[in-house]
Amino acid sequence: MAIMGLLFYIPMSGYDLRKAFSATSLKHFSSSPGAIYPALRRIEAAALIQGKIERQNTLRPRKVYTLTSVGMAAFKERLSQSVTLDDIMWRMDELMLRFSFMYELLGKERTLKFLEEFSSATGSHIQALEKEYKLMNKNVSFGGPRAFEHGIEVYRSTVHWAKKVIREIQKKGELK
Amino acid sequence: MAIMGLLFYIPMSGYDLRKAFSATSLKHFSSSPGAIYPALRRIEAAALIQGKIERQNTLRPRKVYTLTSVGMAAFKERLSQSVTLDDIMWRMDELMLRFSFMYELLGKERTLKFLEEFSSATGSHIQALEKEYKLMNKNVSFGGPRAFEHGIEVYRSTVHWAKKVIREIQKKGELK
DNA sequence: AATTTCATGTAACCAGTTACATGATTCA
DNA sequence: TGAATCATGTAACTGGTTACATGAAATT
Repeated sequence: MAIMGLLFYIPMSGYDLRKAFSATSLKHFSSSPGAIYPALRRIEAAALIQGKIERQNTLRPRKVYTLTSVGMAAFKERLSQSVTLDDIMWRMDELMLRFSFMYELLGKERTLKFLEEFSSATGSHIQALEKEYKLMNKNVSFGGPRAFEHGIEVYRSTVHWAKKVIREIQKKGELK
Repeated sequence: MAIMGLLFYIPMSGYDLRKAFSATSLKHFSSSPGAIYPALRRIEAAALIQGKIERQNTLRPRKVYTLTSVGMAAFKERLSQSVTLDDIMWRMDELMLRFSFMYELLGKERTLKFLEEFSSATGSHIQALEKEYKLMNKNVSFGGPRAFEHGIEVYRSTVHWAKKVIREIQKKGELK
């Protein structure tokens, strides 16, 4: 997802991607060669991206990858999928990645829809956690329940963020 | 870490651990047999835990693992380590896990020290992120900077949580 | 009698990590 | 001229995932 997102903006080589992953805010994605290069070949094999060798004459080849139309369609398709509880619990990073590219690729309405889905799914997950918290045996350890509270707090701040961004996008519309 | 933490409280079998991981708030740790059983054997090989077969007479063996004294020492040692930037960036789950068991195992003072280290390390990471945020090109995409803000917000709520727990522990002392 | 739960495990597969290899080009 | 950077890649190792295997005991 991260690779395809970057290639949507600018065609890049594996080396460029590694730099992008290690230098920018995407640094929590792996930039190791053993991750990037095999991934590029996998995605290319699936016809989602295509590499073209630049300056093969200069004896220092550079393989620049571009999103194919199939890749673009698959990427948009993934961006369009609705937010599940599993996404919230296990793939928050990917949700944020999807959101990062969404406004430009799917437009205002679908980004709003995503954020509303996201915030309500997170909200109901919080409710489930609060319920579990009440049933929790709080005598066993001091730290356990406190760590649990941390998880809930983080989700709350996530909902807060989502609602703020929703308002921001709605304001954008008014100005137009 | 999670396995050893649970075994610190109660000796358990692999099956019990799987149930604990899938049923309780530790469910974001893997409970798959292909993760638990090999891990138990690795940890046992390192002499950190020891398994004893219960009721081998009843034809349904049950291997119950207990923390060894070496394992307990190693666990405490890990809990005692100071909080690094890498822990904050890459191992937040483990930090929370460490915190969960800390009060009972290391006591009040060292838990406070941990939380203060944790909150100041997180605070300076936030400052670094804010600096990066300012330098960020915000014209490329709408979502990118917003997702970045989300990351910062989550860290802020984490610091907020830590400070709250610090006050709570300090109050605990006053009551005694 | 059939289903669920207890209980432990293996095997094929997937994918990431670190370290290494290679060699050209650019910079100090 | 030597170091850093550009640029792509492989190999050994690690460890998790899913699916499967086995079979007893408890429940319905």
